[in-house]
Amino acid sequence: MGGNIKALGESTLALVAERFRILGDPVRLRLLQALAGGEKSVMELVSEAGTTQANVSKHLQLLRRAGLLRRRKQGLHVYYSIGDPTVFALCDAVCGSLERHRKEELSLFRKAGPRRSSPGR
Amino acid sequence: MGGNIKALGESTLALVAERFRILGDPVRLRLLQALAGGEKSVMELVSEAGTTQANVSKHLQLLRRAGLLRRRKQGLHVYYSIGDPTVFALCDAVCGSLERHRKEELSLFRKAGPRRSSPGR
DNA sequence: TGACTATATGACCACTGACGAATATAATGG
DNA sequence: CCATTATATTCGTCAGTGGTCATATAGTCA
Repeated sequence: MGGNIKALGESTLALVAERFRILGDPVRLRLLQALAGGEKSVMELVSEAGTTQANVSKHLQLLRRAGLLRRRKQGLHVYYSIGDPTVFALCDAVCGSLERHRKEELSLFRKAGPRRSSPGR
Repeated sequence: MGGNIKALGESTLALVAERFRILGDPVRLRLLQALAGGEKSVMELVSEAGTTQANVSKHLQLLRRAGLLRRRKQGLHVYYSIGDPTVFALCDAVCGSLERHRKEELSLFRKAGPRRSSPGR
């Protein structure tokens, strides 16, 4: 009885997982966030990301190879921009989910009633 | 939804990243997918996930702690179910994005035309 | 040409996380 | 009680990844 649950093939699943994994890093999210308003040079991104230039550069390569960023070279500068606006929808969805979860926790809290002293230990 | 990525602070960003990271694993995605149709026992999930029971159990804990799964214990069995249907919307969005990207690549391919001898590498 | 700047890359280390094997815990039945 | 079954957890290992430092590459200007 092999429960055939494979709506998504193995390889597709791996691709989806990879994209999620790429988004699963605060620095990369911060870079995407910084680029939400439009393209920026690596310099600017470095100053906003709060880490070294080498590190920023590597994260940018990763995002680019994943198709999430586009690259434009002009003189000495390299400008990166969002290559797949989907990411913002994803982030919004996650934010909404987290928000909802937080509220649920709070209401569960009230439902359960104050167990002993206040939780703010 | 209240959450443009521009407005995210450090801690929120970390939370979002964590959620993405949790979704960034093929086994976990497969578990979520297996639960799309309704709750299942760990046994069933093990047989569908193609890995060991210990491994499945650990992934389930992770998903549960993240609020993505719910747990119901009944006798010897433990039944897990989706606790946050948002994940499917996320997966769909990623799939759509990947699909689009694939098509773009193809059309770019045609635009660029067949390269001359040995573009390999 | 050589100096200077912006960006990318390689070497290396530390840490994390996935995995399997063994074991622990919990519930049920004899 | 003990045995059995289902699930969770601990432990050790191993691959992968993020970080930094140093260096390489590329473009500009004098």
